[in-house]
Amino acid sequence: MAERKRRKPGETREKLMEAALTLVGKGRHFASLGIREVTRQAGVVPTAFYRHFRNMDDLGLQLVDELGLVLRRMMREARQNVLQADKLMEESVAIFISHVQQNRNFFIFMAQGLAGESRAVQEGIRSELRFFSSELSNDLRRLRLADHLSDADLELTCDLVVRTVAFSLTDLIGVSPDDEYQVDQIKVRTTRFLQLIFVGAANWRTASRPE
Amino acid sequence: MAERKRRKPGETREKLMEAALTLVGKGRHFASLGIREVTRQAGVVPTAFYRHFRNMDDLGLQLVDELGLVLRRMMREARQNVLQADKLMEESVAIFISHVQQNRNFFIFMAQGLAGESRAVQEGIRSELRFFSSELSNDLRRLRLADHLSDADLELTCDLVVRTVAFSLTDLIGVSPDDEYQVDQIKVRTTRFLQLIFVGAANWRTASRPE
DNA sequence: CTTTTTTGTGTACACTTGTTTGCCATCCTG
DNA sequence: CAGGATGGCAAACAAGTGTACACAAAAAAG
Repeated sequence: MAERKRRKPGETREKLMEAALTLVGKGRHFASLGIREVTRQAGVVPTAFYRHFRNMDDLGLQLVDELGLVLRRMMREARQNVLQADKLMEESVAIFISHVQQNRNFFIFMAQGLAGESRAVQEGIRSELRFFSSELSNDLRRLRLADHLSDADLELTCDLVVRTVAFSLTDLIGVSPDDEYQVDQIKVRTTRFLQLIFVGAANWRTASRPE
Repeated sequence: MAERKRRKPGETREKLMEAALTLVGKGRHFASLGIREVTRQAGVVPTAFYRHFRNMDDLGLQLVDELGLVLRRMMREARQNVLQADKLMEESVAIFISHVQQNRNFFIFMAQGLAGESRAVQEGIRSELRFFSSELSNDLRRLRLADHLSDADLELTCDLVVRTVAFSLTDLIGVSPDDEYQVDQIKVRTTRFLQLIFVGAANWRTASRPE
């Protein structure tokens, strides 16, 4: 009665995923969310959940997949906009921060998932990070910005870069997204971290390299 | 009736904290734990919980306090055992890993808390990390290992070091603690990260430093 | 020893949870 | 337009949840 299904296929599914992200954005941890809670937030009856997901872990896995798309979009934008090498890090970090602001809940979910409850989600996110790191390696090679580094050392450097940026998520989720000053502080600090790392990479084989 | 209280004061309190950590160690996320679940694991009646904690967040905060003690013990051991500078990083990382193995559940809790549900716990852990970073700064100054760095740059470097080590927790909780090979891989990789950072720090002001 | 404070227990209640089952509206395909 | 597949709804249930209350053993205080 009342009004029934006007929904086109897949709409409820998206509503459920979005509801989970919304709750995460409100400060809840994904691991503490329940099926009923999510369906309630989505404005849907509990049983509708099972039409799309087997359980909350399943929903989490599908969120990781979508997260992959978000990351890829970000990567594409970075590749287009960072052309000259001198402002590379500053601009990359700016793009990262901007995407985090735009998809805040997604990135909070990602930060949570790294030490989350579901082993599968954990591994999924780690896998995304590995992918990201390897793409970064390729780009730096292609731009001939790391010619003096071996493949292994370049990969090490990129891994550290990705970790550092990822860790800055825990800073970002600690401040209000509207607090421009704080966000900017995090931006310049992260940029400095990356500069420090690249100075290390530039002097790597010559200065150190134990054996 | 059966047998009643043979407990000396504060024992149940410890049992509850330990129970929470045990569950965390079993793969659960702290945010998803309930009062009843924790008391059940502790072998105590649910209402006993309220004799010691107001709610789960309160328990989390008190866990952060104990975590502080664990970290301080680790710091002390590092200060005693790392005497000559050349193996500084290798030994420090080894000590870190060893303490993580010894207090695994505590460190998993820490990794979870960084993006956890309770804002207070989050801030508590971040505060511990800041403290750790500043102590590291002091030590490096005292050992005269960073004479060419300004206070701000030294602080930046130490912060990055602490973050890198902290992030390696997410690697460690992903592998079995008995898998010596994998643990060793993480150890050498983390050590390389730190070496890379310190090479960067050593060449910092001379090589880079934008304006 | 007595009194008070602390700490653990048992029972109880109202509420939420995950999941099942049966029903119907809509969409897709032929 | 027929008919099956898809996706949403309502009602129901057992199990689990947080929390309150009153009572009792032990420890601390006098």
